[in-house]
Amino acid sequence: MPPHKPTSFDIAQLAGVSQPTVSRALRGSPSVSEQTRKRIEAIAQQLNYKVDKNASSLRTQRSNTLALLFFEDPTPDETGINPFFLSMLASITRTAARRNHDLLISFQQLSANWHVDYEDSRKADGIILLGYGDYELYQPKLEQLIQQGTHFVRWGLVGGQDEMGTTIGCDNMDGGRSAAEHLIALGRKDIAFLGDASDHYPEFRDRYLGARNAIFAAGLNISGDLQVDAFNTEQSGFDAAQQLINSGVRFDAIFAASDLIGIGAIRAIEAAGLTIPGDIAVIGFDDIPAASLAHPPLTTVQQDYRAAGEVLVDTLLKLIEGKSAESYTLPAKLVVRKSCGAH
Amino acid sequence: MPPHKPTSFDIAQLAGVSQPTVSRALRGSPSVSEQTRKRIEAIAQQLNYKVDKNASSLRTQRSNTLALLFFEDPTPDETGINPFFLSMLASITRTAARRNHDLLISFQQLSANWHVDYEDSRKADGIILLGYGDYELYQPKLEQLIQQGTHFVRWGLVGGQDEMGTTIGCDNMDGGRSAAEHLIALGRKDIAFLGDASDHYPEFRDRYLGARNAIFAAGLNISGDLQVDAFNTEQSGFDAAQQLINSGVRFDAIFAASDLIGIGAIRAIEAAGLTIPGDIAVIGFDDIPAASLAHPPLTTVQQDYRAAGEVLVDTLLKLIEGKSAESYTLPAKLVVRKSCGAH
DNA sequence: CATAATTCTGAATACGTATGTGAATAACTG
DNA sequence: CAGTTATTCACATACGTATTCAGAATTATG
Repeated sequence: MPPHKPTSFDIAQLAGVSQPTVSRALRGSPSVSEQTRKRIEAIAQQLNYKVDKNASSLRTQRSNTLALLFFEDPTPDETGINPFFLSMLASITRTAARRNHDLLISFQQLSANWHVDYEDSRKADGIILLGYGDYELYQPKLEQLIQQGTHFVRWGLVGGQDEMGTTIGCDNMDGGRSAAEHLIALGRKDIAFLGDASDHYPEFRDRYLGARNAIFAAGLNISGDLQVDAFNTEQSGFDAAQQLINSGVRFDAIFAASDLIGIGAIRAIEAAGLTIPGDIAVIGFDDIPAASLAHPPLTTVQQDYRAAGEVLVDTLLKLIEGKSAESYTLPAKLVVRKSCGAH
Repeated sequence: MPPHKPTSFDIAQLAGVSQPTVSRALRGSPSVSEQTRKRIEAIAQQLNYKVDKNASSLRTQRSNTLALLFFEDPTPDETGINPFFLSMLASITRTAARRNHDLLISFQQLSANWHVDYEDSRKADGIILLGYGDYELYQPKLEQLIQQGTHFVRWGLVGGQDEMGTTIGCDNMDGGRSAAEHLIALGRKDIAFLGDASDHYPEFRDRYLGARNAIFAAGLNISGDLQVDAFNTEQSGFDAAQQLINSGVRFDAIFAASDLIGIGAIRAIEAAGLTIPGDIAVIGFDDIPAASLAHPPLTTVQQDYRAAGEVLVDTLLKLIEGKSAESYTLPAKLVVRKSCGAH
């Protein structure tokens, strides 16, 4: 047995065939006889032979690897990975594995040059983009990806003028609508929104618009005072809620653009001596694991990260294979817990 | 400009040099003149040239990639990724990136054949192993890795007969000790332990032993009735706590082998109509993000996942470079919150 | 029994990079 | 100016696999 890592040549020699035959046999080519194949497979097993993926990828120009890029702005601190995306990570990894693909992951600043690397270096066949961030920064990078012909899918807002590239996302507007309608049905009159509502964060904006439409339809207060900017961290949610409370604006419910913001808001509300849901009802968005642990447990709009991961991977694989693939919207589902005061 | 992906030959032609010179120039070899290098770099930039990592790895036999393997037993359900390891993931990814390495990740069943693949296929230069699981299953796979000469580091219990391969871990026994001493100092007399204390889960066992030693030293109750098996899920913690309560054994404190178990225990205690920390103090282990969100916020023994990730990566890189690398123990630190009744 | 059709295998080669070796030029020395 | 050294580059080749093409072995057919 050779001392070095066995190659297809070693197997060929032992089996008394040529290297190409070994390659064909192990890939299940029909043009090698059952008998030789068995023999070759046995020897391969015995030598603990593994195909060298570098050589294989070089030859086939396919790495069978996907790259998953998280990006985070403006707060790339160690703790700050969006828990929702972490949940999705599991689903993406598992789906990729099921499709016989490996997964490279990387955390990036939105402002860095992540958009030029992975597929060009042939380490991955395509890219999955995950992350919130200022769309102003995001857009030009997406444009370059498209122009380069890079295969990619992203999680984001489907439809509308902001859609660039194949996009998978949940129905943010409908989610916002059902959150607001739920609060309205519970008798809340002045519903505040915590989260950036500008075009810089299209998903937050849509959640806001969905809620606003429902509130307007119910003939309730849609004053601009009831919207406070916040980005996707607990601290920002805390600050925004505090600001709202201090502003003296009357409100009896908060719809937070994300669970993190909502959890921060809960802390601020309690710090101000108010009760949840007694004085103020709170609804979040995402259904991150922490939502059910919050006190009180946070009512929220659930994004199905499991389905999301599958759709992202499968869509990307279609693109890589040159098939056409459509953007896709997943439904958003209200999950009622204690923080809204239902029951 | 060629329509295909540019290669070093394209650059060579445009620069009027040979392909090897391009390779040397881009890798910063001293044997290519400053002037030619600049010229080549400019052309490379202009063509948006990227080194083909497959070809490069094939030639150098180094992929500059690490593989991160999570394994999970016995409950590999979608939700069940240990949050502590998820936190570590971020640190590992970032450290790997800082060291110019890519990171492949994969979730595996402990019972599957994960131990034979990654490094052999040359997709990764080494492996990081993360996960709890029955050591009975784990051990033989580790043996095979060692025998194969695979480069790997694992998170686990350092020291003792259970250590196999280069291991990074926190000081479980000392963590258990400080948790118990803290409860003792607060006047608790009957401290229960929730978690498997057998050799199948050496880390839990050490946490138990550390606590037990402290309790014994204080002359308090170390009856076996006060230890209930539980594995690392919230549900298991809930069940174990319920069992303890129903057993009628007197206890005024719980030291949970992990935060997940602790959070489950909190739920069970409240469901039984008891108060925390009034009737029962609770301390966990890990300091996962959910610990501070629990109600009451969970006092716990913190494992420094940030340092852990760095040490894991750096140790693995040393091994890959053929340097010697030692196993390493990180300190465990008590984090006092509300669930233990301090202050 | 000769020829055609079929099945299986081997020789040659390409994928794109990195590096050992040696040749050419330039830069010095005495 | 011959001879030496330093610099800079090109030639040839290896990494391990997958595929094209053609040829050998086998079987079927008239």
